[in-house]
Amino acid sequence: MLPAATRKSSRHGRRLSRRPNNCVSAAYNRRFAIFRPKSMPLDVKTQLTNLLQQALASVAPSATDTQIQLERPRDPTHGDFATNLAMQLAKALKKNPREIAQQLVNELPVSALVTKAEVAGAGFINFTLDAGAKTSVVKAALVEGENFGRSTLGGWQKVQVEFVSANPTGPLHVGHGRGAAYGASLASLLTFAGWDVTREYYVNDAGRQMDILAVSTWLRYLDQHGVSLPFPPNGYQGEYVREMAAQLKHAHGDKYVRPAEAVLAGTPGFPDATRSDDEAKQQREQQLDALIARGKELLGPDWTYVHRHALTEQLADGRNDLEEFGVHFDVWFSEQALFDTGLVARCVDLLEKNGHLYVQNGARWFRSTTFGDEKDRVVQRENGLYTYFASDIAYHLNKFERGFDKVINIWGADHHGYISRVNGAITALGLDAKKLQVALVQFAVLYRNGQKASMSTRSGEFVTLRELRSEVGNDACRFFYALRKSDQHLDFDLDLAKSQTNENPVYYIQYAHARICSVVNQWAGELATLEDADLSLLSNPRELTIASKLTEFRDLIDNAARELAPHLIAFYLKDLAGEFHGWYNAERMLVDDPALRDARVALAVAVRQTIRNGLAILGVSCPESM
RNA sequence: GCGCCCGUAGCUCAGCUGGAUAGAGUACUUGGCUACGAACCAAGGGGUCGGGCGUUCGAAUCGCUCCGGGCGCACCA
Repeated sequence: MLPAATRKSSRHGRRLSRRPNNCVSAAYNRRFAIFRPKSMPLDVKTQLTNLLQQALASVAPSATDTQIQLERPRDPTHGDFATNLAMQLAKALKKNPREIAQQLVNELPVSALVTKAEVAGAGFINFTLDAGAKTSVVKAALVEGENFGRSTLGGWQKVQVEFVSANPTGPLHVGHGRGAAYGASLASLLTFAGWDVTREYYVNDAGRQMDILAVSTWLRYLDQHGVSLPFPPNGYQGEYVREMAAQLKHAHGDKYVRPAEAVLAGTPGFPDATRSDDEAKQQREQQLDALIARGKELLGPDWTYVHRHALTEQLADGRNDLEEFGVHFDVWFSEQALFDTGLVARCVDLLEKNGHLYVQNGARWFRSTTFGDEKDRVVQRENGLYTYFASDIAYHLNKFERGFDKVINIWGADHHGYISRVNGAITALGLDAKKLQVALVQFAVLYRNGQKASMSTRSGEFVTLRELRSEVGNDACRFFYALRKSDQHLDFDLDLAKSQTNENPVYYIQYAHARICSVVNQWAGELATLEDADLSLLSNPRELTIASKLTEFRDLIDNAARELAPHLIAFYLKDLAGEFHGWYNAERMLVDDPALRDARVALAVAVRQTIRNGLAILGVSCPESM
């Protein structure tokens, strides 16, 4: 077993989590703490299902295990709910679906809930519900408040959501932003739907990329001391590297300065900059590795300092950026800790013992083809270094040993080829790979002036998440990301996002919220009294449509959680806001009749509550005025 | 070449576990502020759901195939 200290042993994790949470994440934690309701009311859909089951038992006793599907028809003339049960039964019973439907209707127990049940179309049964049943959701929303819509679907199972996990080698860019927004919304959604969620960031603080960042910083530092050296074209070019170099210079003067000749001693040198053939590329990488080796040799223990300085700066910068974006992590897990605690070595030994490894050409291979991978994979290179795959196996072993019922990895789409080997490794370790679910987030392609913008971190030409946030705003960013399915390619038109922020649908929803706040202020009553409002006065079609939309909210949460699809919430809220705006323009809420007035305000407040709960999951704020 | 994601209105995208006449935003045209916020609403035109075949009471949805786009196929991370 891995020591419980693993979490602590992440140096970064410990240091970072000691910092006081800022208000964003503190509020966030309160908002999404585990919630255990005493009892959940039987919702309308469940009640209807029960009625249908009884009818089914008398009409077709042989087919009582048929799954009853209830849907909400698009066309309002089709009632509030519809079922295709009769059509499903048609084949087995060898009867006309309409005939079966009629029998089901005849056998349907009498209930105050249903005012009309009729056969329609090819054999649908359409249900029209009692107005009181529909509007009861308004009171539920008022009473349950910020818990309205919560569900018990997850049964408080422990689930880990790992996301972002970007190499701390530079600022987060727009692509990371998408993973961050998706992961944070998903984590909130799962919490809301009854899971016990841990949000985790895997810090790739071991390995070559970090060395490249360190050497890039050091070379800029040398340059600032007048030591003239060619800067690696394949190093990190960004301005932030110069800034870190300047910090080193400011704090430590010329402590890390070495003569150019010493740095270059014995290195092959960079090929001509104009060459782009494979040989030249390979030579550039070799030269970069040689420079890293020279740095380690010339600086000795000070190399570690430079390395750690760069890591600490970039990690802190990323964390700060994410917190400002409303994206909070419970655990920052260090890859280096997996090596330090010996888990990687232990993991490889375990695989060895189970006979899943073999040696070829001096390297140790994992026989992943046994588990359906297209080829075997190296876990330990000829030079003795473990591959990233090896530490990733160890990381997953650790995840499983922490006792999660479910582990969700949110990866960039470019990692999809990685899934089968990780699944294979988990299985090889004797663990249940079905507990792992990988959600792939497709790339965000930025367009600027109608042209694709580069997103390479090394070249330094990228739009950072921070830039995007400051130009577009956090709310609009979060919502823009949430507005499409995560596995869908995203064309992010910067000019559009920046110049036409008023057209972003997030304002449409926030505006509905602000309007309601304004009405409530003018109504000037006591909110608690609304719970006793006579909701039977809500009788016009718009009001009943809104009430029925509110009823959908619970189902929506469950569905979105099952599908790992927070974007469904964004679309739902857009619809709800639309229904509200239509009603608002057609009817006056603050009418003279106090009973009707209160009923309408109650409905408006229920809408407001639903918007709040939905936007909270998406990490979007709800201003009272705009 | 193999694998994964995708193709829906001019553009950006929804479409839940197959359901009834395929939706929204935007753009375009027209109308609505002496009533609670016009960042809003109402109305209109706009479609071979990439093509084809199949599965069935029923297909944008499932299967096969072709066309087109993205990504991946390291002793990199």
